[in-house]
Amino acid sequence: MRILLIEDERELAEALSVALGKHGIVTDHTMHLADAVELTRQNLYDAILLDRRLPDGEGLSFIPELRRTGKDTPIIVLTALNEPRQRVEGLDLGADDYLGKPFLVEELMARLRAVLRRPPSLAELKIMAGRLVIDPLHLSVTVDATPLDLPRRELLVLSALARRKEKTVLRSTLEAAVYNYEEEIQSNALDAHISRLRKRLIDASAGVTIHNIRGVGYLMKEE
Amino acid sequence: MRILLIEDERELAEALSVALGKHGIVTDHTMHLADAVELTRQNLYDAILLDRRLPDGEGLSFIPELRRTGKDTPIIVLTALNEPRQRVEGLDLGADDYLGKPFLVEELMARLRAVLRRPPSLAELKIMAGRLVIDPLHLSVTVDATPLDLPRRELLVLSALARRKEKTVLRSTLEAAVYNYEEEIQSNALDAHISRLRKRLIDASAGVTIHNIRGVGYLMKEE
DNA sequence: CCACAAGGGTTGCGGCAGCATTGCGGAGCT
DNA sequence: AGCTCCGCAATGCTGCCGCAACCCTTGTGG
Repeated sequence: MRILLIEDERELAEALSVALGKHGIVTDHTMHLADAVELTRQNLYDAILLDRRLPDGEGLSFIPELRRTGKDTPIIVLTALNEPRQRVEGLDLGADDYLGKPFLVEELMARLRAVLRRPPSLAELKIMAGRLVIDPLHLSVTVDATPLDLPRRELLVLSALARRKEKTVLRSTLEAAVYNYEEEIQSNALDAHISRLRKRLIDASAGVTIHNIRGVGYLMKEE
Repeated sequence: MRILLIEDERELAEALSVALGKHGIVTDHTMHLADAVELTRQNLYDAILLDRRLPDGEGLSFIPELRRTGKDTPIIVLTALNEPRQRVEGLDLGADDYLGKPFLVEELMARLRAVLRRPPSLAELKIMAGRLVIDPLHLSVTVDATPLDLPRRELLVLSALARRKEKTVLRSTLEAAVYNYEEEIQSNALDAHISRLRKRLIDASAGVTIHNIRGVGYLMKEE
């Protein structure tokens, strides 16, 4: 469980970080909205705790900004601006809860739990081919929902082919998918991967076959 | 939009009903818990507003009762019992929000909107894997109902893996689950945690195993 | 129909990167 | 002070993967 804390009072942030840590929550802390945007780009947080008065502006402005990037991470606003009207403002901008300072850590935890109980349904991108389901972000492959673990390079070949199934993939494209520009290749390593991959796909009866297009590249077909 | 209001002060209920009506919300009202159960059986509400002190008992007891029937209708508790401790109690019983009386209708509306924004989904408070039951927000792990206490970092690793059991979890994802961006790691600390965790899982015969996916990450399997 | 060449397929081997395990010591908590 | 947690580092091991040798397939020209 990992959250982002956007808060400019250093002492409070420190204390919260420690307190949440005792509850098994890892906290990233920043004081600036600009950094916060960057951090959410790099990490997937379970929730965000947001102060309103910040050195570089009104914290609430962060909410639409985040939502615009397609993230529906739960946000709890923590602030001394605790008039009912201000609470309405925060909630209607897209916050999931609004807690006035000062507060008890226990209540914050309870509200966090309440908010996290309703998990955001992130649609994970998957590639399907035959009976295979490939999740390229998590590097996982399943055949009829049972996991199939492949060596990393074979998995890279597989997803490059599956992504463009029924279409030929250039040999050079495959090489680019598997090796970075520093890794030179001096033999038929790619062919070897293809070969081993084919065998595994048959063993697992994955419902796909890999065909060669002479002098061009490879082609994945569904059966 | 249709909600259920469980409230014994007739005047407040009347006023709320009218106020919500102006926002296009249809309100069913009852003063008794027994009726409430029956009403939720017959109707699908978008949300439930719940008072605590009721003629026939403590309103909070209604929450687990409702959840047990498989309904995850959002619940907002409205009550004069507004001490932090009482708020924690309500939220941890499964309420989605907790609003102390007196309140402004506008704030109630904003909180309603906030709660309704999130797609309803069965609250998965616990992660199950093998004979393990993990409550990541309360930091508890049990094997066949007997508690197992783990060091904090091992518990973080465990829940990150269990949350995505049968799927590979990237090494970087695990690192992100256990360390924040300030804590640098210069060694195989993560591997060490995995190793110790494995031993404990075996000792406790937890019914799960942790597998390595070379160059990618780890994978938890149930036996 | 055969010869030949070139691209592709398969497989064993060896090096080494990545992983498992464990003891140690410092740090933090009670 | 005694405890546990946890990062660190040393050690041994595993299995991925590049390599290369050899075989197979396809296509072309005579």
